[in-house]
Amino acid sequence: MRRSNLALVLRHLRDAGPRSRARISVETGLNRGTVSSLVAELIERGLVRDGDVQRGGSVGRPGQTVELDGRGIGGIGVEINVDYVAALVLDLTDTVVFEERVALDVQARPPEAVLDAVTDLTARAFAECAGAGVTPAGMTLAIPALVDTDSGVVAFAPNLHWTKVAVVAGLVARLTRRLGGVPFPVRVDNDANLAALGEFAMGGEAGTADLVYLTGETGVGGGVMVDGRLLRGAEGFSGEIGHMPLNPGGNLCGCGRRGCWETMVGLAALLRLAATPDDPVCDPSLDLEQRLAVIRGRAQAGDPRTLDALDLVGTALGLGASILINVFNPRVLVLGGYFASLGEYLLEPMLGEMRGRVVAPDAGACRVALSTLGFAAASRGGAHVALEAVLDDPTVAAVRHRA
Amino acid sequence: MRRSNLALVLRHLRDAGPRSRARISVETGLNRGTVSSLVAELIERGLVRDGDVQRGGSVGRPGQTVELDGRGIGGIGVEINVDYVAALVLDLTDTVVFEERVALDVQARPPEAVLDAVTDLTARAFAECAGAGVTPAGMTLAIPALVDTDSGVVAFAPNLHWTKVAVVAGLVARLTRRLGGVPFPVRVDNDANLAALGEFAMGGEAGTADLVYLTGETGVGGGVMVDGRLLRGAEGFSGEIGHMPLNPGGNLCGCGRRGCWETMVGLAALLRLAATPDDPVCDPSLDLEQRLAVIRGRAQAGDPRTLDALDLVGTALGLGASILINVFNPRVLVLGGYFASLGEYLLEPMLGEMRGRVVAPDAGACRVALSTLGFAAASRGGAHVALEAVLDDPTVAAVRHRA
DNA sequence: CTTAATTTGTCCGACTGACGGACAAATTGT
DNA sequence: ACAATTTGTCCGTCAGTCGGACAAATTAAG
Repeated sequence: MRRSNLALVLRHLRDAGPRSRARISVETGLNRGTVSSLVAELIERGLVRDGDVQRGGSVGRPGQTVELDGRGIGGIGVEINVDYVAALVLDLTDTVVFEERVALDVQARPPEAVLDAVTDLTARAFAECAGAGVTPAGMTLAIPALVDTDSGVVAFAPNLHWTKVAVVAGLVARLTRRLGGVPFPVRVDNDANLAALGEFAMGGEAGTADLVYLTGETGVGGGVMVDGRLLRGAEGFSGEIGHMPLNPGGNLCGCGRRGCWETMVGLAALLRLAATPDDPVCDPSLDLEQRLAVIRGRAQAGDPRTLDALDLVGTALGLGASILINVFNPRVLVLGGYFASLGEYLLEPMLGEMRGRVVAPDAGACRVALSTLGFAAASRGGAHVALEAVLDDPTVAAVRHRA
Repeated sequence: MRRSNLALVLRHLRDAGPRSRARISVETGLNRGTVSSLVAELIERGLVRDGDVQRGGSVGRPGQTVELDGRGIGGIGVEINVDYVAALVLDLTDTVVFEERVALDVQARPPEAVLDAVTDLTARAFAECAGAGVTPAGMTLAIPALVDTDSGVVAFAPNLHWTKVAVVAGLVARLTRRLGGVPFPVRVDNDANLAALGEFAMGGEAGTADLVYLTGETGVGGGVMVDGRLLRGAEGFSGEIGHMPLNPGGNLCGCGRRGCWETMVGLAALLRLAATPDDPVCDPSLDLEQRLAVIRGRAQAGDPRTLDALDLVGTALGLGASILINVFNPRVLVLGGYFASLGEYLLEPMLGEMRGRVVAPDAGACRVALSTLGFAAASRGGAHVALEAVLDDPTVAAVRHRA
């Protein structure tokens, strides 16, 4: 009971911002004395600290502000994607403590070599934490794959060419050799799932309990928040929306089938429609964000082929989105990956198609938003998830010796 | 805190069956003395009673069995569908206390007349409860519609031709006039949602936390259980799967669009494929279950046109199902409505298509099951939901005077 | 048949933790 | 300067669970 009240106060402080004990008392319904006692324990555990004194508010004794102490605890998010690995550390206030991205051709290397690179990266994140006085409370790997989160195994990652790779065990073993131990839990999850959690926790649509996140890169992935909780499915394989069969007899997909949504709205589909194969924007060895900038430039300049391509892709995006909206009835649909970069040209045809396709009036009152977290959404979500353990049970943070 | 422990014990008794206080203690982790105290209060409230003494088990004093007292509390489920209205009462043990179905051409009548008929039916259910000593704790209406559950209004029911009908207010007003008051909450919900809850609570796949229910009648509806909770969506409009655009340029749908899944697997699609328009099985004035029996008979006799039709519909069923499985990764997909009646002929082509379409290996380990609750799934689910209020907070059941 | 062993259900004291009120401290308004 | 107000802490009270003691009811063993 005390545990859940500690969590209640800590969460309230994170969600609602710094405030006095008296205000916490009113807003949580707990007794003022109780709040004092809880806050004292949270301070002992280094999760919270006294802040400024509220001056000049109104009549009466000013309140002593209580705020999250970011230096106490951190969460680590690590992303392994097709052409890079990245690490990011957040403190309790969701402030970035460390961020690094390393270009790496993951497809061309065995998983062991990739895990070695991730180990190097993580060790640097660790060192940074130690320097800043942040104690890591957990770490989450984000991978574009079907993931068994319980065992920490990647079951199948088509775009990485991985099958049955025990990533958690592999990483923990390496970190143990390097650092002598990993004193916190390590998890893996699907990148779109974590990106959805990231958008939900700190994106432009933060706090929207019913949210669908779409990531558009080589593949098309989905992460779904249902009533404020992540949809995982029975085996953790939910959100595989790239292979919805929307165009029978259509183009061949990388998965071997025909007419998958991915063949209509994936990056390859856009490039095929917008450029000839010898066009530099189709060169996969160039940086993706720069290639997208070129396309955006052409669209801005009014290039008809580019605009037609974006119109077609946008319409196809609306077609698939209408299914997701009919099925989930989300409050908002967040576009990530390249969909966000080119969103201004995709939105109009997408919304037109959606309005005609969704059964509920006014497209179920669903908004479409562009991701504000960009390509870091997944690692931010992973770091955030690692912090959740502390917010669920603040007693996992050890009591500190008095100064 | 006491409230949640009361609920814990009551739920455990319902889910795990009758057992002694000592066993409840070890299974819930509560202290033996605490369990005794909680059980005493539940008995006072008429929710639970002492049952048989456990004899001949093993060494030691035999335990005094505690079991749910069905006579205490009941839940009422009412369904309004295209050609009938039905009412059903369940007691705490999910045993049917009352069940009645009345044929009614709902499309041909104004909503007011339908609510009058429902009022008559409900009054009979009420009388039956009074006779059996069952106190109704709640009532739920199941309707094939987009429903605003908060306000109790049907927003849009294409198959009933209803728009913005305040069903809860209308029914409560009528019942108040008839009976002088409605001393319990009345809710509305989508029929597929309630059927999914019914299957989850007491169907052949009861307890499966990740479950998708498909209802095949004139329309195709879906209800989804995610991690043991019903998916509702931001506006309560989730599960509208009948209008997924799977066949661009296909047949015209009742919704005005082309190529909806419903045009491939709805009852009309099967009839069009399996019979000529003048065939009696296409006559909507005949009883649906009898027409389905005729089709089943033809299939059993090996009629090639019927078998081809079932094969085509089964394949299309698998196509749409593969989307739902990719999106939700459920443990089981339950087929209701006519899909259940003709399931033995639909399953094989459906499973073949699914296996080829689902990204996760082995179709995400998703089973396909036929509904065991038949056309009563929705009203059973509604009655069950009405009981949930008591299981969440047993103190809503009044303390009874001692005998 | 008697006795030991075991398990059940209840009673009672102890303990945890929230609540309510009293009180001093710090500020604003008159 | 003084009243009014609000904050944070202290302390007694109270609800409710836990742990252990104990009688009751049964089986197994001698």
